[in-house]
Amino acid sequence: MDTIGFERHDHRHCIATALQTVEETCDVQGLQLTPVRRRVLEILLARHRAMGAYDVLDVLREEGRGSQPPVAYRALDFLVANGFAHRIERLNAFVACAAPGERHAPCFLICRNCSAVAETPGRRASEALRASAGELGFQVERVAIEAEGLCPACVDTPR
Amino acid sequence: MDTIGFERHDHRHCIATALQTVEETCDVQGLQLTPVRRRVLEILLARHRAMGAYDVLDVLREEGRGSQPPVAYRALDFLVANGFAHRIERLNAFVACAAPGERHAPCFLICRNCSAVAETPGRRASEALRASAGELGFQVERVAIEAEGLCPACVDTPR
DNA sequence: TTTCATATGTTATATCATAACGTCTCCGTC
DNA sequence: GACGGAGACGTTATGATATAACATATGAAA
Repeated sequence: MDTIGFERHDHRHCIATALQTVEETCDVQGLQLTPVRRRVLEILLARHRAMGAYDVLDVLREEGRGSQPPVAYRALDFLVANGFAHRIERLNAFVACAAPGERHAPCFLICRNCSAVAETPGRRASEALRASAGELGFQVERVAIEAEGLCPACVDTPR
Repeated sequence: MDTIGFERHDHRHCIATALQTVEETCDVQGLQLTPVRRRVLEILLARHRAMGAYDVLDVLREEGRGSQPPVAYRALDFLVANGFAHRIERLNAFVACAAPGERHAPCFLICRNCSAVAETPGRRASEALRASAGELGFQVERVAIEAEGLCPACVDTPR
């Protein structure tokens, strides 16, 4: 698993791959990747950055697929619950998962200048957290690890 | 620095100590711990759990100290900016810092059953995160590490 | 065919947050 | 003492995010 956040890449390809992985996962696990859910995933993948629920909703609305908040939130909830997308707490926003299908506790790197978001493997940080929690008798179920700062591009040319 | 989240402790004492530390820090750094700011800190300390801005505002309102959201948000912003309180992104809520005065990157353990929040040292997790970020050329400024799960009490008696 | 579970669509409203502007107070300067 | 600036506060208004509740639809199970 690699980050795809701050580097050029074959975007068309990564969308297709992610979508296919999600389709297969849903198939295997008996999850319903309905038209709305699939479309919301496509929207997140296409933008390849964090989007608010209302941004997603705007796109759905233009396409005549329902125009009320619950439509977007429900699709996003489905994607997040099954690991196909992540919620960025710091931004109240959502991104498509960079590595759907793999169990992982991602970290997010959020650029405060350009708002780019990169997903990076959080194994070490998440294990450290689990260890601390374990000492206190706390049973960890979900972890959110988010860093705010400057991405490589904005470090070089701030503002 | 120790967590104070899930254990019995001398609450009266911890409030007084924290308040005194904050007063001294403000004094040294030339920060204005105004009546509203001080009162908001006291409110957070007294509850000793995560509170929404509007919960804080309700208390201020009862006391006739201003009844509009910006009053609470501004005081909370001051406390967070100076490390006297923390914002829990997952909950859109605030807690008094368990170790004001010390530079630290805390982790929060949030019980999904009883909503208790414990602050625990996040040094290892935060260092792991910085290391991952550094490899990507990302310059970390702030870190939020939050775990959701069951606290010791709720593990034993869920629901 | 009925029943049930699941998903969708819609209305209404709850919750969280901030922009903008006027006022007050303190402090330093003239 | 008058003036001017900085910072905090109070208020109005509004923006942004999120969900409760209920009606409708659809497909699978009994």
